[in-house]
Amino acid sequence: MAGVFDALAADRSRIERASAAQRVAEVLREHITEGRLAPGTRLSEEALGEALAVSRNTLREAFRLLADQRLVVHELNRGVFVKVLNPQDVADIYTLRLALETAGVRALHSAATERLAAVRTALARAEAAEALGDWVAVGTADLHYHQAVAGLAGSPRIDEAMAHLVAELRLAFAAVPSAHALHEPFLRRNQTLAGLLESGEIDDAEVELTRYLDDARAVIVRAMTETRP
Amino acid sequence: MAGVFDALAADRSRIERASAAQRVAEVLREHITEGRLAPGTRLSEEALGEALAVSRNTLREAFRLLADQRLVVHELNRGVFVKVLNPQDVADIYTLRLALETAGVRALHSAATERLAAVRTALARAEAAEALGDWVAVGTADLHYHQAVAGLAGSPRIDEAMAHLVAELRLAFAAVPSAHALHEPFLRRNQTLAGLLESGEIDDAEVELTRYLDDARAVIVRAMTETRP
DNA sequence: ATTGCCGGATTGTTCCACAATCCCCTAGCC
DNA sequence: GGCTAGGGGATTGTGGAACAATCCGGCAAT
Repeated sequence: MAGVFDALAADRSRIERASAAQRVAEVLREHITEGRLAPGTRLSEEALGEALAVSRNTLREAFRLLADQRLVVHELNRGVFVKVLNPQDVADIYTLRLALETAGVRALHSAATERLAAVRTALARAEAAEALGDWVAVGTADLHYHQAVAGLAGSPRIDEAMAHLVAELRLAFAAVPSAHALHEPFLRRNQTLAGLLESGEIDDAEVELTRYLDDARAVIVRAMTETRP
Repeated sequence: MAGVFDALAADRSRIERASAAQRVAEVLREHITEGRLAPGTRLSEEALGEALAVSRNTLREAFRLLADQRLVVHELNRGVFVKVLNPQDVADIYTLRLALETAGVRALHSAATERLAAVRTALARAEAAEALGDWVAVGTADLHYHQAVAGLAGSPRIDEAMAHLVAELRLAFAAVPSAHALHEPFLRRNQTLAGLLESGEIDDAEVELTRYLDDARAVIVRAMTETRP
């Protein structure tokens, strides 16, 4: 019966326009994750509505979307604020991150080949950025890399949860002064992990991943407590 | 310095009133997860706003909250609809569920004793409901039980992700005609899993959990394809 | 039978009004 | 002096109306 136009259905998202609330949320998301809106900043409905030329209602819907992604917190009768991460948050993020990425590693053998290719691509991007000395780009590629690792599970819900975590992680990265010091030690370990994945050594990959995330969490937590004791 | 009143902070949620949007979302959530609002039902802004005596603005904010929990889908210019789960969704839910509950099992040794007690309590509730022949209550207790298993990880983010999954799972359960046939085979296996957890056999618990979820997914998917082919 | 088009109905968005709440500041008190 | 109480201004919470944008079903024309 059907099935002839299934290939077109994949491009459905390119047809549907986004609502104003979604577009506003997207703009704010960028500003927050890139550190242009400092954590703790209060997002005034009136001021933001004027700046973005949208009504308060639309803005409030956008806030709900951002709160879903944990990038802002909504305090009743007080307004919405750019999320301020504390060390507990970072620890918790890494707990969930371990669960999601482990799910990806474990699905390695049943993962489609293009998913593993995505891991390779992200790693190559990180190396290229390192060669240029662009450590912020290394951070971006690093997050893409780990998103791809979780993506090995082939699960839309895991992908989305991981995407939210990644956005939140950027908040944590922004709290660390030196992107170089933050990412340099882990770049090599990304390569190690990728090697284990390529050769299908699931158990070893899982062990390495666990240690990797433990160490990364410790580095960020330490940096956070140092800069803001 | 601080810390004296930390115990009070846990009850903070009892003080803060909820916004109208949150209360509306809560009411709708109950109706959806209990099957009183059939999947696919269109939620008209005008009709619902009148029924609940809230403005369209407030209702739209509530819809955003429900969409966050995946209980409704929002189609631009068409409205919001109660989520219709397909077998792919169910399979994906179980993929994420496995990741979250596995994280709980793995954290068993470092879990606080009261978390394990929560697992015991939920299991006892399920057995009590079985004794009464109330299979819907068994289903509720079963979900609480698995929420508690994931809760062993002690991670707020895992707890929240699991809570969302549980709400979505209720949609799947509602699609299965016989609650008895659905839950009866798994009640005993919940006891098996609890026994392994009590005795600290993490690896065996993980294997049992994996098989459990595989089987449960298969049962639901089969029931879904039978009732709606 | 397919396409083109129209009109009703619903959502998307804005604007405005007012109540509810919070926050800061000042005055008063011990 | 420090603490408490209370007032006033600013901001959010919520409702309501209006109009634009969009979708959907049906009718007409080919």
